[in-house]
Amino acid sequence: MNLIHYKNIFEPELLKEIEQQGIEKHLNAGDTIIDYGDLIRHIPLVLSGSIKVSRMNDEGQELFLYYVHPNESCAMSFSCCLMQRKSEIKAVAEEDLELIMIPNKVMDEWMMKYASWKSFVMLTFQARFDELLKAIDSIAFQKLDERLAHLLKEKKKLTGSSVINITHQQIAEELATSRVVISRLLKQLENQNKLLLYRNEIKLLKDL
DNA sequence: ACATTAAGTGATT
DNA sequence: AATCACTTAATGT
Repeated sequence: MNLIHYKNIFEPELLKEIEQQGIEKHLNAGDTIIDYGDLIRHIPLVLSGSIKVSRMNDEGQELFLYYVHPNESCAMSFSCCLMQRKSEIKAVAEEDLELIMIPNKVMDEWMMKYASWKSFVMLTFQARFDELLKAIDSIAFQKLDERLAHLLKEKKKLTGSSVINITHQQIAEELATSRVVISRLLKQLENQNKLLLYRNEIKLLKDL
């Protein structure tokens, strides 16, 4: 079990427990980890790769919420686990994934037993909360250009490459807007020398 | 060469 | 920012 990411956050005894109780899993890009209505029995700790978390609105449209990167866990899974609620989100492997599944009963125990676990949970919540606040800001003030820039940076971080293979249509769906709008915003960014546009491909330049 | 799909653009609300 | 209607460009068969 490759726990290097967590070596500095968790105390040694907790790391040992993770080795014992955690179930290591490998998933391929595109695999669904959790679907709407699923009961959450485990907390995922991401070792490598990343998870895309999204939610469905009333019209059945999917809305992207956030990514879970290595060194992180999913805030929704904490709350669902603690409250014994069904999942309101869907989690899909964005890339090939290595993760450790922590059964929810031990997670309860650890909350009491390990200070480092508790603060990890709190930090996960805090980070997500901050992000949601920012997201609400940009939606409320209709700054679609900011949301687009954010998405592109995220994709870059995710793939480790400044070349992104995606169509304008796909971006539009992720941001719940129309293709025309995305095309125009991208064109603007291109004119500002922040990226280059090709068919099915966007190349990010350094100063985005 | 033709059809299909992605992307660009002006006008309108 | 969204929608329409249309054009242009790239790609597959």
